[in-house]
Amino acid sequence: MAALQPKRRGRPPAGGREAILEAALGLLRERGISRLTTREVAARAGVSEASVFYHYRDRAGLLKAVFEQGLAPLLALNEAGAIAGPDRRTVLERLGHGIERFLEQALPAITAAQSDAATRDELAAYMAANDLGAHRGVKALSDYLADEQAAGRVRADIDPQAVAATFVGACFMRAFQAQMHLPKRSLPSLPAVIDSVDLMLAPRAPGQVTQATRRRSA
Amino acid sequence: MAALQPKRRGRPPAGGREAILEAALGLLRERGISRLTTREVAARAGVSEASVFYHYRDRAGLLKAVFEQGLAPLLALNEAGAIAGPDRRTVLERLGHGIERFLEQALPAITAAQSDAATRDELAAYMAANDLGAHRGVKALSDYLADEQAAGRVRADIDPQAVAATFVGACFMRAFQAQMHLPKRSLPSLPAVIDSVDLMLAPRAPGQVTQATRRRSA
DNA sequence: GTCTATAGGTTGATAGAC
DNA sequence: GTCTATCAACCTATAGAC
Repeated sequence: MAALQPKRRGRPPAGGREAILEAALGLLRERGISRLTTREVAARAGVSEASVFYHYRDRAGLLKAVFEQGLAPLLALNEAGAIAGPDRRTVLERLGHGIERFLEQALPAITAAQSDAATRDELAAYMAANDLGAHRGVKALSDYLADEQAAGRVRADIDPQAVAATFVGACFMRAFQAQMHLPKRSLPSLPAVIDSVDLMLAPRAPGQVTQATRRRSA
Repeated sequence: MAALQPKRRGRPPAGGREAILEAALGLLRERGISRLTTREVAARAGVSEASVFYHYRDRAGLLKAVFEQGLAPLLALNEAGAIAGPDRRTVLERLGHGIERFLEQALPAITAAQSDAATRDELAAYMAANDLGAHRGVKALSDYLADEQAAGRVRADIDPQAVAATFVGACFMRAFQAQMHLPKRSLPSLPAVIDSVDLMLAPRAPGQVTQATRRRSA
């Protein structure tokens, strides 16, 4: 990332490049990709149309930049590593809100890429190369649950990966429903989903937690 | 649906209208909506471009027909009513496969509508008017689980709607991942999800199922 | 209902001056 | 780096004959 370089040489950028990218992302979210023309982007960014091509070569280059910008939050989540929290419910709350907030940003870009076969395949290749996708959220929660399971704080007979997929899937579905402007109230609220998953993860015999604690590894 | 009328009067249609719609749907799924031009539709359907406008007035009319065609399977599921099966696992299998198969057909149309704000709002209004959406699958499973719960075959302390949302959400996420050409193997398999949900729905005391059976209502 | 021909408008992209 | 001016391609839609 160029943002990490403390000092720059030479003439500072005029900000045209960033303005174009921001205008494109805003246009994409508000009007959809079919209205994302180089003309409207230039007008919204306050620059000429030729500047768009100067900075991004062609429309495909601009779109690629827009998609990577939209998926940037997931890359950042990449370095964050394992999720943590004082208790299981807090972990679920943080992860659930985090997923829905991220998808609110990323889904417009992801669905937009589906509008063209070439664009879709390009995005798929990019995501595969950077190991991006829904499995990331699943793995984060799955790893946490496996640890908790080893510590005896989660039912021993459940499959952490499968349970994680159901939780992440519910968040995913809620975010998608919201993005296509369908009433979110037709689906269970996030707290309700959290309560449900949290309840089902509880060890079967609540009074005998210490019995399983011996399996703690670290 | 006109398909239910047993007999027709007058001259039988030449099939041009259906050929155009089928070509448009195929083009949408293979190349995306941005390549769904009246030219290519006409060429693929083997008709002239003017025929497209004769049958569907304008491009928006064609798109509307394509979307309704893509969502038709869900309308059919509408009349099917409650889901059923010999046991809980079979019900989960049928519903899970049904959802993923349906989304395989419908998701291209749904995501395509997101490419334009006007089209997106139009589809959202159509779905709201016909009570379509992910909540349909959730409600179907939720109702089934509530019945099973009343019969004592499902844990009494779980929220049927929330559990249903996690299961449908997992199927939704898997179908979406597949549609955007990302490796499905990065997510848990459908049988694994089914096993997980099925296990967590089991009454807490396996040997004392009869204890809860007294709550059977019908 | 289907065709050919064409109008009218929008878009991505380039050339060349500043 | 940014601009104006321009082009070639494409797309939607209509007119009118068959």
